[in-house]
Amino acid sequence: MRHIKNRQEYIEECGLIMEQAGLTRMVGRIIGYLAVSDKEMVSFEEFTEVLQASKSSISTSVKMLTTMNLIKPASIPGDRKTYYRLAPDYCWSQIMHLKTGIISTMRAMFMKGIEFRIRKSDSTAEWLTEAAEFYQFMERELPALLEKWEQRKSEK
Amino acid sequence: MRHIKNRQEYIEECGLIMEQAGLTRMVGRIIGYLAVSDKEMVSFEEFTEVLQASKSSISTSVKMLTTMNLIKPASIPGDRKTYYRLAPDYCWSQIMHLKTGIISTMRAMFMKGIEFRIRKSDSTAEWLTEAAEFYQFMERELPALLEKWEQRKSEK
DNA sequence: TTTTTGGTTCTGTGATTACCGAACTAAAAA
DNA sequence: TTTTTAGTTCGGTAATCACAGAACCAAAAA
Repeated sequence: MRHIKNRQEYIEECGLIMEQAGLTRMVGRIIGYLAVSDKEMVSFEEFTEVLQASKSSISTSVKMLTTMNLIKPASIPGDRKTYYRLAPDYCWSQIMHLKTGIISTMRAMFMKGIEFRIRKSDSTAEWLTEAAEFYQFMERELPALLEKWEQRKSEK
Repeated sequence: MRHIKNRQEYIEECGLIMEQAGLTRMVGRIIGYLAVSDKEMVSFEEFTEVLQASKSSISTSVKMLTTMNLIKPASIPGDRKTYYRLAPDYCWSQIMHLKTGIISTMRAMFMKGIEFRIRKSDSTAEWLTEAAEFYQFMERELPALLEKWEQRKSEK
């Protein structure tokens, strides 16, 4: 990560990083602002002001983040606004479980490829077999790794 | 993966899957055709014909795949054409090593967030700390896992 | 009731990008 | 030499998508 001078720059950097990670820039900015704002919860309105973004953009972004369970809506008695905070019970393992989806798809894809081949023991078939085995390995080991993380966390 | 009737469908499915995985449809089709063609190597020309694609598209796609080391160019004496085959020495671990990049970026991002905060022990700070720890855990454990794979492979 | 507030949804736009076709290049063949 | 072959690169196009702005909606306030 490049050098960062202030909060403003940090927030933009979060946008770029999250965009690179497959989400959107605005989603990254929201996380970034939640991270550095020194408030435990931030209102919808405040997001529009401080991020200089439209209500529509904030609306879709917070919905996206809420669906992912990365943030949680909150409210205050006598206050009509909706606030959001980083989900206190966020399960970091689940971010990896999502990846598991594409991993098993890839395994299935490579295995299926062999079925269509007539020659089932040439170098291509071997390549496909090894590919499938690799993804199978990951499919088995990743959940175990996440369990290890959860356990370590609960021990503290 | 949905049901697939024939090679043609398989190739298209590969396109869609690889697209979903962040590559391009054409790149996926090339891998798919290499998988089911029953030839160990396929010429540039054959790709254009069987995938019904332009030379330019094939050119950029095979370059992409060659750069990723997923396929390797090959040639035949007395033949001016370029052939491609699935890279026989492809290192499956490297596909995961790429992911490691974004993981350490995320860890850095969350750690940096704490620096900008005045309150360093509220729930947000705790959240950031746990996020950073999770990515740190992954940063450490993933290489170990890949090593385990490499070792298992060499034992066979 | 009407008005205001807080947020959602719809439509349009700029930016990106995968792909095509055409122009081009290098090298082998004639 | 000219011609053909094999592939690359350039310019344009269609599709996708994040975001803005405006219209809209529900509920609280007046």
